Formats: sequence, C-alpha cells, structure tokens
Amino acid sequence: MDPILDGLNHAQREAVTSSGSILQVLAPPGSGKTKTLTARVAYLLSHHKYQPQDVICCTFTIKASREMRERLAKLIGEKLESRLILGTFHSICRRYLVKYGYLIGLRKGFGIADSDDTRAIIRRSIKRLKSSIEVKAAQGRISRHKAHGLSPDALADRAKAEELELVDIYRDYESALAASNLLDYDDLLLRCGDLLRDHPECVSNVQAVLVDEFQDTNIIQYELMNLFAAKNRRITIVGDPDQSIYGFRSAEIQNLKRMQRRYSNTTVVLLEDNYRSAASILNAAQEVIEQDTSRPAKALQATHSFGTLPVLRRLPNPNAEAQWMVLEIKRCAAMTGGLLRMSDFAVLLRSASLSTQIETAFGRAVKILLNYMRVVSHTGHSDALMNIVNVPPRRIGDETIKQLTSGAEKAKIPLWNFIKDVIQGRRSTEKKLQKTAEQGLCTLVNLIEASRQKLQECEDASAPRVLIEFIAERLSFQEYLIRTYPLDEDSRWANVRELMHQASEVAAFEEEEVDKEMDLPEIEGVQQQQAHSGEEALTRFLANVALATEITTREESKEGDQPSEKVTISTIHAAKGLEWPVVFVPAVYNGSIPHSRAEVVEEERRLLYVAMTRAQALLYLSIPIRQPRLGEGEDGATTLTPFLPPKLTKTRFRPTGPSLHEKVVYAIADILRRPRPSLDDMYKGLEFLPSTLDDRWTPEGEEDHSKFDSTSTSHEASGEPNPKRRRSDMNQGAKSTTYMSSAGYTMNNSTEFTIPTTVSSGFTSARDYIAANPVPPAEPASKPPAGADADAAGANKSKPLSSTGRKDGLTQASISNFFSGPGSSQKREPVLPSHPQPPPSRRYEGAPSQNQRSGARSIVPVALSSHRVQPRPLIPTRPALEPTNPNGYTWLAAPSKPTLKPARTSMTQEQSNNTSGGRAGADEVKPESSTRGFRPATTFHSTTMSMVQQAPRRTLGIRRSMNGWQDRMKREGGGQSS
DNA sequence: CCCATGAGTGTTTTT
DNA sequence: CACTCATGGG
Repeated sequence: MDPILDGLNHAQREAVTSSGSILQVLAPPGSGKTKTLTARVAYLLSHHKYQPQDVICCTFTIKASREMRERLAKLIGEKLESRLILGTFHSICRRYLVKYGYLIGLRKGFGIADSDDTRAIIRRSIKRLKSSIEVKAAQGRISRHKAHGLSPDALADRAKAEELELVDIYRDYESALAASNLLDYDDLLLRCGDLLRDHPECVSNVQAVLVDEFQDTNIIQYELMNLFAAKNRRITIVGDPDQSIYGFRSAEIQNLKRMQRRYSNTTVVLLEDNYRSAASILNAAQEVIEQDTSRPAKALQATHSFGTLPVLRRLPNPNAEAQWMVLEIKRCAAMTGGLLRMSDFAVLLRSASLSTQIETAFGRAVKILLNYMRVVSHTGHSDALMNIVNVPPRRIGDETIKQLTSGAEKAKIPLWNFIKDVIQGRRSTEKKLQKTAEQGLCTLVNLIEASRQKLQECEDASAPRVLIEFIAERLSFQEYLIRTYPLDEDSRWANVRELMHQASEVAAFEEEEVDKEMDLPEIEGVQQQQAHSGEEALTRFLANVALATEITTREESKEGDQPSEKVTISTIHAAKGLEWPVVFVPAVYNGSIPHSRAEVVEEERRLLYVAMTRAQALLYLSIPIRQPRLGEGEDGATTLTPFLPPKLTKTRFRPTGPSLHEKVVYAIADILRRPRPSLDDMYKGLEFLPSTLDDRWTPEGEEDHSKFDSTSTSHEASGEPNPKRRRSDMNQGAKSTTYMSSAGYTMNNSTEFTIPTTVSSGFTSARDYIAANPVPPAEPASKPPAGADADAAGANKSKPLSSTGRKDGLTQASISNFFSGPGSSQKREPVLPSHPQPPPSRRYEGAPSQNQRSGARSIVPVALSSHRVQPRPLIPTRPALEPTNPNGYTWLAAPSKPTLKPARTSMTQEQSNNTSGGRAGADEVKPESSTRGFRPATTFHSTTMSMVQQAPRRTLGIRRSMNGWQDRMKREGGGQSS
C-alpha cells in the first residue's frame, strides 16, 4: 500500500486521505499530529498532483517549521520539500511582502522591528507624552489592538477615557515605525493581509493551505489562512483546543468554530490515541484538563502501559527543590543503567524571566553589531542608530541626542541624515553641541559611511559576514568588550564569533540554493521586486535574526556532534510540541502556575496540562512549601495550585520519586521503545548515589535529619518495595573530579567565584557532575583528586569580596534562579548541582555567613539549557468579534474507529507494571513518535553547557555563561542573611 | 551645563 | 541585566 500511509492508525489515515477540501484534525498531545500533517502534505502532492510551490504550510514557530521540513524531506525528498512554501506565518508573510509589497506601497528594504525596537519606540513616546502607562503594558495593548486590526483612529472612536492616552502613544508608535521603514511583528501579518486582499493574484497559484497548531491562530492569521486559500479553498488544519496557551498573544480558540461556520463543508477528524506517555501520566493530565467544565469531553487513549505514577513532591524551599531535581536526575540516570541520558530530562518552567533575560543580556554584544548593520543596511533605522550612537562610548549623551532628534524632526528628515548634515556643517542644532560630542559623531559617521561603501562593493551573499568583521574591527569591538565586561568578555566575544559564523553559513547556504526556499513562484502578470544582491543578502540576514531565528544552519558540526548532553530547561510555552522521557515541572504553587498576573485561569490550567503531557515515562511535579521571598502567606508558605486538588493528588500521584527497580526500569524502556538495560548496567552507577531512594527530604517536604547516620530508608514513602540495593555510603570521598579549569580560571579574576567549588562532602560537585557526565550516560567520574579543590575553593570564597558580602545562603527565589545561578562563575557553564547530602548537619539557615561548604550552597545548577521551543497562542479576553462561546465545538465527523481498546489503559493501581504487558498497545500500532529525531534544539540561546564541552555549539548567536548571577547572588545572599 | 558612574529596584507567557 | 535616581568630574 501507499508508503505514505505506513505506520498510521485508522484515524490518522482518514485524516491524511480525506477528500474533503476543508479539513480539521483535532489532535491531542502525543497523537501524531505532525506526522499526520506531513503525511497529508505528501498525500496531496502525490495523489492530487499539486506542485510543491503551490502548497502553503504555516506553523507558528521556527522550530516547528524546521521540524516539518525535516520530516517532509524524508517523506517526499528534499527536492520537493524545498519548493514548498513552508514557514511561520511571519516568515511567509515577510516573503510575500518583500516580493509584492510594492503593490501596496510598501517601501523597499523595510526592516523588522523586534520587541526591543518596539519597546524603545514606545518608551520614547511615553516619555514625550508624559503618560503614566507602563511601557510593557502599552506594548502589549498596542499589539493586541493591532492583532485585532484596530488602527489608532478606530481605537480613538470607540475610545474609553483610559484608552485615549494609549491612542496617542499608538499613533506615535505607528509613525515612528513608518519613519524608519520598519514593520513590527503584527505589521507583517496585517500588511500581508492587505496585500492579498487587494491583490489576490499573488496567491492565485495556491492549491492547498495547511496550518499547524491552529488553536494558536489569532484573527489576522485566520484571515490570512483564508486569503492564502482564496482561490481553491482547500485547507487542512491541525490543532487542539486543550493546548491553547497563547491567548495573551491574541490567539483565538474560537477560530475552530469560526472556520466551521465559514465553510459548511468542513470535515473534522479526531485523533485520540496517545503514543507518547505512560497511561499513568495521561490519566493525571486528563483529570487536570477535565476540570474545565466548559470544555467538550474528549477521549484520549493511552497506547502505552500504565508505567509508574507521577510524582508530586513537596520540598522545604526553592533551593531544596532545585537540589532535589538534580538528585533525582542523577538517581534516574544512574539507576536505569544507561537508559537515560541527560538530554532525556527536561525542566519546564512557568516563567523563565530570569534565564531569558540573561540570555538576551548576553546577546547584547551581538545586538550591538546587528544594530550597526541595520543602520548600514538602512540608514532610516533611527532606532538602531540611537542604540549605537554612543556605543562604545563616544561622549554623546542624552542632551546631544535630544538636540539631534528634535532637529531631525523639525527638519523632517531621518536622524541619520540630520546628523550627517550637522557634522558636515550643512545644518546646525538649536544649541551648540559639545566639542567632544561632535567629534564622537564624526567617528560614527565615518564608520557608517565606510561600511556602506563596503557593502556596495560586495555583490554577493557574503555581505553580512564581511560587514560584521569590518565593523567589529573598526570599533575595536573586542577591546571594548574587555573593557566593559572584564569578567566574561570572552564569552561575549564568543557570541560575536558565533554571529560571524552564522553569517558565513547563511552565505554558503544561499549560494548553493539560491532559488530555493526564499523565492516565491513567479506568477504571470505580477512582477516581483528584485534587489541588489549584497543588500538583499544583508536584509534577509537581518530579518532572519529579527524573526527569532535560529537560522538553521543545518549541520551542526560534524564531529563529535552528540546531541549535546544537557538537561533541557525551558518554559512551558516553548516546550509545546516537544516531548522528553522525564519531565520536571517545579513550582506548582498558586501564583506561579496560575500565575498571579494571569488573566484567564483556564489558560493556566491548559498550560499545566501541556507541561504534563510532555512527559513520556516519568513525570515529576514539585512545590516548595515555603517561598521566602515572595511570601504568600506569613513566612512565605505556599499553597498548591488549585489545579491539583487533593482528590487528584491522592489518587494520581505519589509523594516521592519512585523506586527504580527492574520492573519500573523495564517499563520505562518499553515506553521509550528502547532496549532494556541489563541488570549489570543497572547496578553499575549505584555506588555513587547517596541513596537509591528519593529520601533526602521527607514526603512532607522537610529535611530528613535521620538520614545522616543511619541507613534507615524510608522507602515506604514511595509505596514500593524496598529495592534491594543499598545505598552506597559514600561519605567521604570526594569523588569529584575535574573541575579544574574552572577553578583555575576564575581565580585569576578574583572576584568571586566561589560557588562552584563548594563541594560539600563527598559528592561531586555539580560541576564535576557535568563534567563527568555530559557525554555518555551516566558514568560517574572516576576517582577524584579530591580534596584539594574543595579547599581551595573554600578558602577563596571565604573572603567575601568587599562589601557585597556574599553569603551563601542562597535562597533563591525560585528554582530558576537556582539553576541559573550560582554555579556559574565566570565563564563556566552551568553546572549541575549535586549534592546530596550536606555534610554534617550544617543547616544553612543558621550560619549564614560562613560555611560555605555546607550543603546549602551547593548550588549548582544544572546545565542550563538550551532551548526554546515553540509557542502558540491563545484566547484573549477581548471584546469579541464574535460571541464567545467557548468551547462549543461540534464534531462534524466522527473520528476514528470507535476504538475500543482493551481496557488496559487504565489500571488504577500503580502496580500495574505488570509484566511486559506494557507494550501491549505498542504492538498494535506502530510507534511513531518516540524521541528520535529530535534534538535539543539549539536555539538562540543556548547556554552554557556548551562551554564545557569542547565543541562550542552553534546557534545563532548567543552562547552564554552565567555570570551576572554572581552579583545577584551576592545581593541576595547578603540581604537575606541580615 | 553635560556626561559618566554607582546604587537600588524589579521581572509571565512570545512571533 | 534594564531601568531609574543620585553624585562627581570636566
């Protein structure tokens, strides 16, 4: 039979082969959504003979589109795949606008305003108008209005008093964008919509349109979809209302319904077999989502065995929570005999503000260069210009800038032109500029002019790279970095190198496939706009960067390219669509999971649902029972998220990590469809574990003091039989290993570096841990040089640097801090904490100032990972273009076969690991998902671990180390001790 | 008057 | 880290 249909179940096949022109595929987590969509594309090409360039396939994230491209390449061959019009809505729109934007009066060479630009513009307006609205709030509201197609004037009309203030800002913002010839994210969609409405001929070739993650579309995207398909009205969408988590971005869950109304011939196919997770995980997740009573009931059948119950763990505080995760990760890795490697673990957070910011911060060096390039590419980019006028410092301060901008405004010419005129004596500012400032401007102008010249000379795709190098050179950029960030200049410089690398890669890529992906098919009678190739290469490069990109760069290094062994840390949003064997969802307390600022609680619940359904074999939720900083109650006691009511936690979760005896391990292997490890392997890693059980803290979340001496294990907690392994007692030996370099390195710089080294008693420090483990599965490091390092470290740190005394108390506010935090000292990577037991009973609370080696400070974080994944939208609270009828879907068509699966799916008791029976489901259906093929995603932000490994990975841009945390730690530590 | 530097505060989710 | 506010040098 048709190879395209291989491995598809009944419902999936039905979806793929459906003859309906308007098709909705409702696909819950793990049901083979992407697989179905790609197969559908292949099917349309082969059975309907559509040309690939006549098929549009939209996703929401770059990552998703990349994945789809890869899968399609395998299915239909690269040749066809490369001709498909496939990408995020934003990138597809950009493509159309580049080619046909002139038809609606778009100026050539427009740039894309990323959120920094946007924020800067809005900030300025707010300041000028003396508004009291917060920048971020204004930014969000404006975007929301734009997403709903409301112009400033339209908004003014229905103005409520308080919106009036916003209207002015909005207007201002729009004109600033126009003045710089910039389009923001919303504009890309809006303007493309305008284009296609006025000139439908641009898409007259389109035979079929496919949209992934449809529940995340907003009104504009929905409209775009219709416009793309205007000619032939053939649309396939896949989505799942339960995974709608992008409402804040104006996604409208009602689009599903809306689409059904619009196309009366809509066919709906429902997929309901889950191939990803253990039944126990699915059951728990299902109960969470079903609390939303407005949601239509929907079945989700597990095809895997029950597995082992998910965990809901209580811990004393966020710090302990982080340590616990690390311990559990080590325990799992060690006790499963090589079955799980670091990349199989993920920590999913509700908010990643910390790490996110840091990452962006680290990207600053890169950003500076990009802004130079943007100015070179288009001198009208006043914003980019303002960002770099005084970077590196040129004695051009606020006053000078004010003079210049107001002068430019009066003269009605772009800032750049005005500046140039001023320094060339053709114009002058109201007030005379300082001599020094004038000189500074002069150098700047010279540099930009020289760069533009250079660009003109460069007629090919290498332009981006040539320019970066030229500019960096002329700025003595590396020296500037050293001067500015003495502590970690090199990691920043590394980011720059990375950028250069990306630039050259892009160049190579484009050379060899010039007419590939970026070109749209020629349409008779409609002319496409062409451009100077050097300039065009530059613009494109910049656009890709702005679109968050991760320009793919296929090849990720040839040698040693193991999928990088790191634990992934990501936001839940970014994790959508992905899966991992083991998933941790920390901080499930009220205020975090239903986020305190969340507008729609249901969305938060879905978020938890999405997080839980990312797990294949093991799922851990955890909560610090006290959160010192953001004290919720007195003493910062937290309350469990309302999404996990007692009824649920009692039946669907266990209080501590499962004991990992053979059966459990086999079940995990089966679910992952990996070979079962041998008993020998399973025993191997044990001796380095502090305990074979999750018993360092009591199930109630207290530190378990009894633990130190005796071996009394409280395994009962887990409800499973006591494994026969005994805990190896490792006290002493510092088995740590290698962390040499880091220590050495940092020491030079003096400032602190403390942290990492603190190894406490005999465990490996986090850093060692990673150093030792990163690669192969867990093989613990060999033996240790021990002692010395720890001492050194200790000594060093004991000297608190100057005033900022760091203490080590480390109470972080949240886990994310923890992870990112401490461990890193200067350039190192993140480390994983390790540390199981605190040595002697030192508790940290008591001794704030000293003790660095106490267990407390052990921080160390995990490798922080990398990753960011895809996002998707959600429902807004807006005033509605349509009656909101939350979820009243009607299934127009029935799904797959009635499915009766043997009841195996839900055995209620945990012990169901029975036998290998676990694989039952798997036999009937060919497994599909599985983890293969997925890489940890390199993304824009990769973090640090990479440094540990030799080969730096490539990602677009930012590689970060976690400095910066140090100050933070110092501060926090200090504060709290007092 | 203008610019640089240091201290203090605070942070959902993302194309 | 970004942002804001205060102080000190030119």
